[in-house]
Amino acid sequence: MATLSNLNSQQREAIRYVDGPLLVLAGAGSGKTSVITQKIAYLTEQCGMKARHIAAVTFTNKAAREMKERVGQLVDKRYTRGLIVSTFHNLGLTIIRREYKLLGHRPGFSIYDQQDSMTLIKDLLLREFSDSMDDCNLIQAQISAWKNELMTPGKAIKQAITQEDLLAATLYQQYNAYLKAYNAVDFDDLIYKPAKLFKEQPAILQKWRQRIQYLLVDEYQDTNLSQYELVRQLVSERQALTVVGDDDQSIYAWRGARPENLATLQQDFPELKVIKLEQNYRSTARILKAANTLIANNPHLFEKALWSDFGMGDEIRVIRMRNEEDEAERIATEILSHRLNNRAHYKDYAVLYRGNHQSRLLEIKLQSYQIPYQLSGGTSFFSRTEIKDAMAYLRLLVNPDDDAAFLRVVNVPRREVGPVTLEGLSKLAQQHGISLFSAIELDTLDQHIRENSLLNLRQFAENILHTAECCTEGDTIPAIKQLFTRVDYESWLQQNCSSPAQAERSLGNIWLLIEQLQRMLDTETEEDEPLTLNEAIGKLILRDILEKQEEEAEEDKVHLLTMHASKGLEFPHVFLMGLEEDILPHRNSIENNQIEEERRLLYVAITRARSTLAMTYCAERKQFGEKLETSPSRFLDELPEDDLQWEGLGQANPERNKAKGKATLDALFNDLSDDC
DNA sequence: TCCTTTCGTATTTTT
DNA sequence: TACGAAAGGA
Repeated sequence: MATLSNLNSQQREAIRYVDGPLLVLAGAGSGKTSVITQKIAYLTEQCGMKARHIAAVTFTNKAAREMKERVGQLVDKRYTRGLIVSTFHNLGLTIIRREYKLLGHRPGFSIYDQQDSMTLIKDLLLREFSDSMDDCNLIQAQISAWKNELMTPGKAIKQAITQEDLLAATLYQQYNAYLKAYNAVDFDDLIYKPAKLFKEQPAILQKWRQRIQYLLVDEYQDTNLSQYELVRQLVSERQALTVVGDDDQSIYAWRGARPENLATLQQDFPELKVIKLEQNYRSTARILKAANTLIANNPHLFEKALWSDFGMGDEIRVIRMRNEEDEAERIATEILSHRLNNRAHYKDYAVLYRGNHQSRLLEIKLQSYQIPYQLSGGTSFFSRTEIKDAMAYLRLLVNPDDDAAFLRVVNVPRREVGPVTLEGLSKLAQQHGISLFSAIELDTLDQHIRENSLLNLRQFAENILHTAECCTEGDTIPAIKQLFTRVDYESWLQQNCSSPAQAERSLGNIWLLIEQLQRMLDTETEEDEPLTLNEAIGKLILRDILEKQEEEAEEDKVHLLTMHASKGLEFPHVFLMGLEEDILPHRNSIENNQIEEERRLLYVAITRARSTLAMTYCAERKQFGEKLETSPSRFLDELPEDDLQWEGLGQANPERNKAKGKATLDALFNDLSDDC
């Protein structure tokens, strides 16, 4: 039996409390993953619960992977059979897979990512409404928000007030209709559809309640309404539920997350037991004090104060630089000298920023000092064009009706199929109510499009169908390889890449993808059934599995990442850059009154640091090619003055530097503007 | 049909 | 500055 002895009393209590719904308020670095994993162990070993009746749900594949790993270390493999540890989306997908018929889907349905959805929305906007595409972003966000709120298109149309609402709502309806025609679901549907299904078909819900008898939810503050609904339905009267969350780390409200779900929980489950984990095992007391002081400016549902045993530690440095160039330079040299003085490793350092573009200058400076770095969160493997193309081909194999996939690769490599041809094809498809791919087979097609294009289209369709046939016969991987050879994707890459080396890399990526696919098809699922091609593709689209290989580069490199991407991670030495108004409270957030979320973002960033923390800001900054004066972030004034050490530019006057408070800051500024 | 130029615009992004 | 989307020429 796994021992609970290395845990504190709150953690132990959280693990042992199984008699009712439980909310664990877990501050940053308080060992929440331990609580979840040990609780799974406890449930199987001490409560005699079968693992196949336990489900732990997270938001990221990474978190799910980590959790699986740690459970594997705690519990003998014989007892983890059937245990569900997955993301919300993966769980939703599992449910849809089992119940696809009830949802009106055919096997082999596709999953549309945001890009696919956007393409479809733009297309509809143009075709059905001949409207400008200026606000396609807004419409997509609105549709996503509606799905997250479990709002049907019908309701959305009824509730529309302005003309824009009505347009978005009508488009929502069309969009769903097209998804259905394409035999596709989008990311939001992965939650929306199961939640709706459970609501409408109690018998199905009952079946799933049989399966999932104890539910654990991680990062609960990030759940949106549909996710919460799914959770609520699954646990219902049994109330066998543990959720772990921290309202102060809610930084995804702009994506529909509802931190108030924490409070709702208390209303929906009056029996709810609340346990707080306040001991932090990560940071120095000073860092925690800064974080606590900052976040005290936000209203709170549950009061909570992090503390640690680690002693005060170094002062928190606030460094003022003249401009963004100096800022990047300073961070680079700081890392260099600090590493030498402390015999630290590059990988012990992380630089966090608000927006991705902020990394650019820093990269240049790091390069010039030959400091190795690792940029996370940039263009991921799956957003590479060659991978998107390859995925589109794969999707077509399983689901030829997937128009988004079709449109992506029908002219890649070039087949002389341009807008005119597609227009003709699409008209015909619409008349017959069939997909673009099926429309290729129509006899009347030759009246609408050029002969040459038609031949190419038929060739293309033939290729896909032939490969698909080979796949079902079992020769999946060779058939796929052959497909890529036959369409001569390699030449296309060579033509379109800036350098031969780039083409080589791209091609390598495709082989990587195929290798991964092979590996997935070779492994069997927990149910002892081999993974089908479309299941494997589904996993790939949900970004599962492959990203692990990218991360495996455990090299000695400085970490560069956005504050959002830093959640859940920790580093001995942390730099936060660009602590300026309009950047850290971001301008749009200021305008939209979302200061509290920005404050939480800084809270998350601060609590990443184990032992040292430094923040930088600039007096002026070039933005969009123009020099702009900037002012320091209001959040700097909210940090405990006694724990900060101000540096940079004001050093000419150390006396004043030593003085505390906002007045000093202003004075510092006046000095500066005089100097300039 | 496809390649070039020009113009306009500018967070964060777990899946 | 820097990227992606519209427009214009071959």
